[in-house]
Amino acid sequence: MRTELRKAGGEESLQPVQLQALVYLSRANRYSNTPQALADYLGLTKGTVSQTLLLLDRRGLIERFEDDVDRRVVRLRLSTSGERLLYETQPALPWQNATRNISPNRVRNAVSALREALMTLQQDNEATTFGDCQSCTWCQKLSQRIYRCGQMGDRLSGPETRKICRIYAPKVEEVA
Amino acid sequence: MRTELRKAGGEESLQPVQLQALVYLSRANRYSNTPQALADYLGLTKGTVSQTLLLLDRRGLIERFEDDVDRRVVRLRLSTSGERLLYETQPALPWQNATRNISPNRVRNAVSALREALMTLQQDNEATTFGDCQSCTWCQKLSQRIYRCGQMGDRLSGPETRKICRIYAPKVEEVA
DNA sequence: CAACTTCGTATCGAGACGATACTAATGCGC
DNA sequence: GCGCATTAGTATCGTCTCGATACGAAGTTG
Repeated sequence: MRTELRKAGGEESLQPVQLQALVYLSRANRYSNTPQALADYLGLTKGTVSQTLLLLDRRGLIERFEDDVDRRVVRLRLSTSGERLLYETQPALPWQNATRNISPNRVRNAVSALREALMTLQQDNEATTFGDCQSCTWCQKLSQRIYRCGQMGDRLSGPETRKICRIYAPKVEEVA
Repeated sequence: MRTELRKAGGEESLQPVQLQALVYLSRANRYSNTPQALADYLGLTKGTVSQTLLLLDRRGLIERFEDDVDRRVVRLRLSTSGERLLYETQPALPWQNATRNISPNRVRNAVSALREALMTLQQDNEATTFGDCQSCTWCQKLSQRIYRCGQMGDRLSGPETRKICRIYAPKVEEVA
């Protein structure tokens, strides 16, 4: 996996962790587009992540701007050229190709098992869990297209509910 | 996965790649315990791997010695303290724990699907494939305990057939 | 034996990463 | 309102990663 990531970023002179940061930012929701959230996601210190973000900013791949409410917080988002780079690089493509000979059903089962293992691993490490609203305890459906986060109290659009969130609390599955 | 690897090595002040190298060396067979093989396995250049090995050698975790036949080749093996470190670190343990709530059957299916995806990915990248004799084309069973590698012409003991080999050629599965 | 290849090492520069120390903004107790 | 702890982020330093390049030594081919 690491080799693949290295090769994908290599053509653009991007380190694996830089590419990972871009991918994360392309999928982070409004609560999760900060340096601290990225540090939690990658399992690195905020100092380390700060340096990576500095580089990405210098290369014009991301934009950093202050939060209106809490002026300590820095908001991050991909710049246009950052979006374009991700689109051209297609980091997930090799993996999609790698599963081309495997039945969709087997892939689904494997993904589900891996997701479960990841959650257990994260719980063991008391790590932050990330996920989208679909399987989050806090998520409330207000109408056909409008959702609400019961934890933060904000209304969320449909597309926003499919992004990655750092305050994700997985729904507890019924034990049969 | 990377976070886990970093934590496992962190207590011993080992970088992820150093721990990976030790794990590999603990499982590499006689054809695969060289710097070049490790470089292929990790998907890094031989120069990079050479530096890592230098560090591991300085810390007394591995031993390096010349090959008798080809004097360009360096043979690698774990030192006693390298073995002990791996034993104490147990890098695989967190992952075993992470799957404790998943049925063995689901785990087997997921592993099988992942193995298949990996092989496809490696073929796409024209990368070296690694594996053990059990599923290798070259492997011949001579008797209850003695095997033979049809490619290299050497006899192999039972335990040796369960190590990782760089000249691995997967048996082609019958397409139904 | 010369040309080529292969295995490994040495060196350099950009970057990763953690540790530490720092600033600035927020919140909390009073 | 005013100290004080907490939190978000940055700056700096040292160790290590990693690829590129260059090199030497050993093996191979003709």
